[in-house]
Amino acid sequence: MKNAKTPLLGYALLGLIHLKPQSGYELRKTFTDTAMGNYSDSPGAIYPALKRLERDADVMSEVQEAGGLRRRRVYRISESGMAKLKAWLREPVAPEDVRRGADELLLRFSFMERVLGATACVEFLRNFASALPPYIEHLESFLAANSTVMPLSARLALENGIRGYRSMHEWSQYALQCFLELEGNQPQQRRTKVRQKGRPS
Amino acid sequence: MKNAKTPLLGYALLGLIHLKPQSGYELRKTFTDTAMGNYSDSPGAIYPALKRLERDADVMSEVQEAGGLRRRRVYRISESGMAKLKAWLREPVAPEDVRRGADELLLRFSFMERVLGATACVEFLRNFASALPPYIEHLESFLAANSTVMPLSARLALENGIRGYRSMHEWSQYALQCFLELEGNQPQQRRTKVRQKGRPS
DNA sequence: GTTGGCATGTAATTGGTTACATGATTGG
DNA sequence: CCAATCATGTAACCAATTACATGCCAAC
Repeated sequence: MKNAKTPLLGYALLGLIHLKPQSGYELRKTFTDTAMGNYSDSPGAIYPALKRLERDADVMSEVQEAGGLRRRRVYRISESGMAKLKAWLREPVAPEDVRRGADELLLRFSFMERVLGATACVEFLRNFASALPPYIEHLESFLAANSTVMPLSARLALENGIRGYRSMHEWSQYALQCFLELEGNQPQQRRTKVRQKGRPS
Repeated sequence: MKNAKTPLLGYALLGLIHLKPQSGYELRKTFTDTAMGNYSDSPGAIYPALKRLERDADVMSEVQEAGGLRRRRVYRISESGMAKLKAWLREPVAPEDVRRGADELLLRFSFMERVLGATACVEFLRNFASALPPYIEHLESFLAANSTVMPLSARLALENGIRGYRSMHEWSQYALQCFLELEGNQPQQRRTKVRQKGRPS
């Protein structure tokens, strides 16, 4: 029943386009320049992915004939794109996402504040923080059980993984602190602009 | 001319089979159970990958009709498989491998001791350790330059990445220590398993 | 007058995901 | 007998990699 999963790249693009309308080239540069380096960065991945998003009506594009340079096709997000983005960001923190390296979770988190607001971030961080220890313990007990029969380098590689997860756990506490302070300092302020959506006051 | 790159999964399988001849099912369980969770674990990926390895003569298989259970096809590595594994493990530590998350580097490292010996591990760790700081600094300067215009959650996600790389750097120092101690304690010993060669069956 | 950065695309190949199929054995 | 575990596989679909093609502009 795992239906129609838009691939991660699609969501990454959707999230970035949501932040501000952009061209394929800009998006590509974001991937190469920033820490999102794990994503494709190659035109053969990005342009087709944008086409798919447009085909599914999650984004719309417009060619800008702006001064001098070659025309650029600028994408902006649509209603249905927003809806998909929100649905994706609202998915629960699954243990298997943690096991798979937490890449997707971090990607989701990076877009979360703008799309869902600070309270959603806080909840996410709490779930993330509590999903980590069980997995860390699992890895540690595996290490304890097998360390004598594993080659040193394999053991160390596993230890590196454990350290990485511990670092994530510490980070999640720190991040939670940051958000709680933010909320504490601006208690009256609306954290997102989604208010006008539903209820009158 | 980046030719014929065996996909990572292929190398992961090759490395595991090198450790000991195994069946597809065992390999699959290793992926699900251990920290190598980032790799497929699905039969639709593993069995075809094994077939490819066999087609390329990097592994050979034999059906074992062992007691009671369904027959299992056990794979063992071939000469050419060993050669490919070694060549892969000997590849230099490329900065782009670091940028991509260092997954592949860690996978290589975990097999390295058995295949290339401790000295190769030491060299690898030195290269790895010195490849990290430039990238960490790059991320930090990006953060410094953009932190004011980034949403809090995006900034925190980036900080998580930086922490992860710092953790890897500390780990690499620690791992280096471990290997240097090992070499110090066994100075006469060949670190590659020379004697395993002439093993009396 | 050619290099290099901006900017968009396409085609062939290949590999992974998903879902399904099969079949033997053990235990409740 | 049914479910679970061991164990291997196949087929349809789709996305990513690689490599190539194009074209404009600025600067050296």
